[in-house]
Amino acid sequence: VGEAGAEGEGVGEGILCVKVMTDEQMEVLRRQIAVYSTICEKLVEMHKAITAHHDSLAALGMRVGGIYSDPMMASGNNKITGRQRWTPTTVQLQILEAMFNQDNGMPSKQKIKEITMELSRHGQISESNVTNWFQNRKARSKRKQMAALPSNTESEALNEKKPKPNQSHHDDLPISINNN
Amino acid sequence: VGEAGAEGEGVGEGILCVKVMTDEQMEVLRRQIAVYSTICEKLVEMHKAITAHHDSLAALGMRVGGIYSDPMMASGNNKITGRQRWTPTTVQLQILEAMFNQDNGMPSKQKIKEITMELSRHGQISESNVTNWFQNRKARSKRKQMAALPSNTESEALNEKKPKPNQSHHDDLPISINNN
DNA sequence: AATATATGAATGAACG
DNA sequence: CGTTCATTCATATATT
Repeated sequence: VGEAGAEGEGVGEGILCVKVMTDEQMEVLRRQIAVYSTICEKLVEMHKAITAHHDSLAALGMRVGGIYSDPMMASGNNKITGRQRWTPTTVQLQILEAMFNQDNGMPSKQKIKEITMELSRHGQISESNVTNWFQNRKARSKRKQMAALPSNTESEALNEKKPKPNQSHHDDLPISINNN
Repeated sequence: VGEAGAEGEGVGEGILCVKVMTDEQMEVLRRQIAVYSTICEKLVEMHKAITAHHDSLAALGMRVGGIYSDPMMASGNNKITGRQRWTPTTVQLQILEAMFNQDNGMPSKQKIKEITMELSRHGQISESNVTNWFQNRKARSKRKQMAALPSNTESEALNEKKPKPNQSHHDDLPISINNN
């Protein structure tokens, strides 16, 4: 059970390492790569479409040959960018569902800790996973009910939507480059 | 261009963590980001140049709309379901994030006014939006830290002062995109 | 494969 | 301020 020190051959086993990244940092990197991937994909598509009609590209003196043959572009995308999102195991789901039925309210902070502790025996899980689950479960259960009875039964207490200050924005181009 | 912010916030710090990457993996990520960065830069330039000289692009409008057209672009009157809540633009977020890093405390009332004024040049915004943003930002960065170090009391370096407010998620990436 | 749906997570705003 | 709610985003899974 020793933490094998040398990473010799094992492909991704319990490797002991010095340089580390927090999950947060990993997430930043992942997102960055994913964003580039998406942008590139679209731009390439765009470029293909354009060049299909106009070959004036030459005027720009830009030779993009090689882009399409880029190892990374070709193979679709390495799955380094694949995000792993928590997926409750069957057992965990059963327990969570059971607890939700007991008390539809959000468990207290302390309760969350306990639940997490319990569920961790049945698979990887974190407190935020539990918190999110309960929140989503509650919100969706409520929404379902609303959809089921769109009618009324009750007077007008059903005042549409709170007249929230309508503030839309988006003056930015979908793509931006920051010059940090 | 190369790093394109890849080094973000002290990626290689001696943080205690479970998930680790080998130097080799880090290098792969760095290279991937660098490649995407370069490709994107070229493609964007190219595209701008092309569209500047040929407006016939319109023909492809629908095809490439994905990137340059905002989902709920102007003409909001048609969209009864238009977004109700404020969504910071990329620029606004960058500014807010920068200010938050300067001083993790809640800005004074006066400060809020100034910030709002400044940000309004980059998109619709109100003082309450700014206030809410700072409150949420602070609360969440705090919660995140708690989660990061569930057990503790030992960490000597654990000053209540958040040492590294790096919760940055999406939009602080060098390039961001509106994907829908 | 392309599309539809389910659901974990992110986040602006509101509440106490 | 700390929590909670409502809405939206993104991805995993299901369906055609």
